[in-house]
Amino acid sequence: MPRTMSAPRLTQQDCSNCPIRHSAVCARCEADELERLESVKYYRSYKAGQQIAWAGEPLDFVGSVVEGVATLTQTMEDGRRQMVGLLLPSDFLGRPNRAKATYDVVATTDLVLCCFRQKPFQELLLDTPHISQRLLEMTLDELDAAREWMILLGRKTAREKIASLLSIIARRDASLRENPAEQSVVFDLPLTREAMADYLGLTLETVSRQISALRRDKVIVLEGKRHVTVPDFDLLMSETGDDSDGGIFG
Amino acid sequence: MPRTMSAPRLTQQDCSNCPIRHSAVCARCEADELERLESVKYYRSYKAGQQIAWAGEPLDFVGSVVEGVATLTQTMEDGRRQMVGLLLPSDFLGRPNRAKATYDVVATTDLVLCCFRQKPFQELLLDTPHISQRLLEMTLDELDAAREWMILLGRKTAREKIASLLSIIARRDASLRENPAEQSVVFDLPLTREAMADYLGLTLETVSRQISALRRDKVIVLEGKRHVTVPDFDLLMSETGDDSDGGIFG
DNA sequence: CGCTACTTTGACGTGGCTCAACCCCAGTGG
DNA sequence: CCACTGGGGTTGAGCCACGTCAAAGTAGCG
Repeated sequence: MPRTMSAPRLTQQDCSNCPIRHSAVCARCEADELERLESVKYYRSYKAGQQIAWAGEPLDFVGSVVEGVATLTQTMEDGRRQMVGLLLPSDFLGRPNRAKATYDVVATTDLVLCCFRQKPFQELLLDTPHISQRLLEMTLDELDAAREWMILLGRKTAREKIASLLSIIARRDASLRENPAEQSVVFDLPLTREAMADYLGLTLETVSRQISALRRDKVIVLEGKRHVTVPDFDLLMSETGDDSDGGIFG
Repeated sequence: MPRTMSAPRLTQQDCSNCPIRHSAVCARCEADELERLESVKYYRSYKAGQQIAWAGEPLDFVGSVVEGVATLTQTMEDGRRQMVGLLLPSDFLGRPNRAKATYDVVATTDLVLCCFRQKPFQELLLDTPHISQRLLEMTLDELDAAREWMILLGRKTAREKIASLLSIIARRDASLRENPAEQSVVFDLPLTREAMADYLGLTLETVSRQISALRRDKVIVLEGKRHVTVPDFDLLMSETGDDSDGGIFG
């Protein structure tokens, strides 16, 4: 399978109907700016499990996740792996003005990207302040998220790590729903136990054991391996070790 | 002691003689842009150990570290602490357009900041592309550093963590020297054992033991508690768990 | 000279890792 | 239709790296 293979391009879509229109890097753009974006953007699709980029290898585009989930991971020489990014819809992939990927990028579900080649995007950045401002804001948000993640990795117990990951996925998932008022917190895990372990700095066995423990303690209900119901979100939050706050829509 | 106390302001300095002129957020500015910066910048000084900001409390300025070292830390309800940022000269402190500090900020050595009030800085960002471009670049660099840090926290052993921290400090220290060619790698630790533990996600006892072990194994030589000599930098690098590379000036 | 903050070192306990067996289920091909 | 296979997941037994608790050493400083 060729490395840069991707599914056939989608038909050119209207930005104004895009599901991530108001949260992606284009969020602040006006109608005329969107027209310019439409003229240079293109879509790429990947199947679940497909690798999008290899650390150290060329990557000549940047873009936004439109649908699906991708991960950034780093592998040490002896095989130890750590996830360092979890890209959900509207998140930005790649670094402007950098020709090579810094991390392995893998689609963990079927994935659609809205892409820009490096050079045109660089020009967009230079003469579309609404884009560069938004990109700065998103990068600062990602830095805050990375710092939260550092607290998780450095100081939380295995149980707290699992609870934190579940709450993060639930929160992000809820923010995408049509009707955010609906109270049942139900979602599918987009990650295998192994990927969760790579996220959390644990082994997959420990992940499995702690999920079983949370199920035993009725903090979560599982149907199959991936489908999760959270009967009491505050209870889950109280297991994360974070300051009690509980608001799912913070 | 009032919270926002700081030492008397320095005399207004000429940006062109500033030690961080070419690496801080102002690095790309032209002469006329520097003039504008000079008209709104001001200096703040702090003593070693002094706290600069409290998580959740107002912080109405942003700025660059000119001299000294500051840390960003987060504390969990039960007192567990994790450092999430180590600010060395030329690093940027604070987030544009955010009125409150997200983390505790502490000067771990005597410190000088070059500051801007939030409002004027926001205006600078909007109409000085050289500043906003540079800030984006620095934020992306910080995100990369945060991700390296995540690998350290999630997957490295205690010994590897210590070796990694020493190499990071040595590297940053070397990049500030007049004569970077000089080969002896010698520096002072700007952190207590406890602060190192907070950085690395360890206890201070484990930090102390691992430093003793590296000394026993002749990877480092200590004079006093803080003054470190690295007789063979490649040897230290080989203890970090990172890809062998060894170049101190990468 | 006696605080106090920082550091080192020892003894012991334990949370999460390692190694290993086994389960479940969706393909796939005979 | 069933046997086989492989990827994911669960669970147990034992171990060890690092945390916890405790004591004592060291250096700066009023």
